Amino acid sequence: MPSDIVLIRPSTTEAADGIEKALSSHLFLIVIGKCQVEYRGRARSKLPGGERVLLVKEDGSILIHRKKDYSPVNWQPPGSLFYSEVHDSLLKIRALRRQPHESLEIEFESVRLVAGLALRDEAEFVLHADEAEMKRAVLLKPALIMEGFSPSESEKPLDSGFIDLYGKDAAERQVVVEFKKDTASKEAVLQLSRYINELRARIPHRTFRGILAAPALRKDANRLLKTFGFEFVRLDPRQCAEIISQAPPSLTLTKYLSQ
Amino acid sequence: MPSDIVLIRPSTTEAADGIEKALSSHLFLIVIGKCQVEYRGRARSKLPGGERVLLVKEDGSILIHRKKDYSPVNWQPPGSLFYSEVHDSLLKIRALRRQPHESLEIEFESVRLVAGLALRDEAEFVLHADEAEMKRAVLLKPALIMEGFSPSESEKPLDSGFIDLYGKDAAERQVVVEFKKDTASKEAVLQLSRYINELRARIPHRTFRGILAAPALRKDANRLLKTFGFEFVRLDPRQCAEIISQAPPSLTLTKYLSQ
DNA sequence: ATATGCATGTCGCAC
DNA sequence: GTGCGACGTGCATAT
Repeated sequence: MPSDIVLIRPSTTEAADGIEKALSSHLFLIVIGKCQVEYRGRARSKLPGGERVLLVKEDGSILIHRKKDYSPVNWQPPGSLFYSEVHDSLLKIRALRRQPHESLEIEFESVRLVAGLALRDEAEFVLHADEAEMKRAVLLKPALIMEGFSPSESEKPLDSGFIDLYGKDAAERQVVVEFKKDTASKEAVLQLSRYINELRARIPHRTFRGILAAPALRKDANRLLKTFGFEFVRLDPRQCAEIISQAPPSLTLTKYLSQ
Repeated sequence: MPSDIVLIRPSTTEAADGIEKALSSHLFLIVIGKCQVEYRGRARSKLPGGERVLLVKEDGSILIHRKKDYSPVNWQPPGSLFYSEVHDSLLKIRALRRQPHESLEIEFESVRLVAGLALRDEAEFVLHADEAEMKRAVLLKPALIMEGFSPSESEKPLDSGFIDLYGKDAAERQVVVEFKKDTASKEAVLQLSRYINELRARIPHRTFRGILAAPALRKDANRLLKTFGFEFVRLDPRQCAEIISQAPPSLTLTKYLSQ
């Protein structure tokens, strides 16, 4: 790979040269060295000197990782603009972002490694079993909620939020379904109660059933659910995934509902 | 640094050796190469072959970054356990986590770079102007909320959540303050209304004032605020930061309130 | 562009 | 450990 850059223990001037090349060629850039970091924008932060790992990507995202923790100590989302300069053997990298206006300044005093690589990666990432998949499974097989359930509207807008799935039961009662892909907590029940409250206020003579559909229910959620008189339906993510896998994957939610 | 490991274009067997050493010495490990990734746990994901950057940290966190995007495509939080093996010149790395039980499997077919480094970094990260700082500023100067405001309790527990700051106004009316460090949205007003509702239900004969303290208010939040009869107080983050900077930094919130 | 809610969110703090 | 809310949250989606 002729464009590859790997510099071991370069001077800051040599490092700056490699970094410039990597940035202008839109390579994946890694810089490891002793630096201090300052952020100004939505908040402000200061990180005094220490050895860290800097990642810069071609889409203008930048991450600074310390020796611990999952999350970067400082960062800038994609779309940032980079500037670098050497001054008194200090290597300074700035990442600027508009909207919101914020800046990240990294100052290296010594560099242990610079790597600039063109990553070849065209693969498609696939994630299963999120909230959207649960809803899709229910639309394919409404009996997952209850026998005779008939969905009519997805993401129905109310003042207090959006109903995940709206429909009727076999007795023509209105049904409000709230999905949670993980163990449902009190918050989910409160969300459901907000929707039902608003609906009951708007249409006083109808009966509304509140359904919380999730793989499990936390104890506090169960108590609150009974207080409000709502119902819990256990939905197994794996079962949902299986139902999805047997259906054509290209159908959108809107299409399901307008069938 | 005798423990440093840098391998350029190693065979998978050589790479595995370096990776083993890095993992057992708890170094910061970087592996760049062509790999496929599979995750099973709270959800499931599959990423077919392509070149990526793998980071493994001494605290048991692991990140896989692609050439774009701020967030890692796959990861595991701190506390994961690592296993590696070579089989048919395929280098496999597994990261396991209990509670919740989830696993990440990375299979390298070729490696462009392995780096294992001990990062020296003892610096303390400081973040200014978050919600906690706003509260601290108000405790130092309660008039920021209103003339004669007297805070009495921080994070006061209710069934429906925790009140950011609780106190009295000059006329001995109860005051509930909700802080937002950014432009406040509808959610903030609904949160405030939950608290006030519960308080009014519990203590029917008292008057409660709901205050939303934030740098700005979104249009929908303003409407809802008027509906509920709550009040908005503009709090400038920079002003808060200034007030903080003039006070001894070591005082905790509890100390402020018990003074 | 703004608004809204999800996320394998993560993280810290209180119980 | 569980519960709960903040986060420089980031992110997709719908309007």
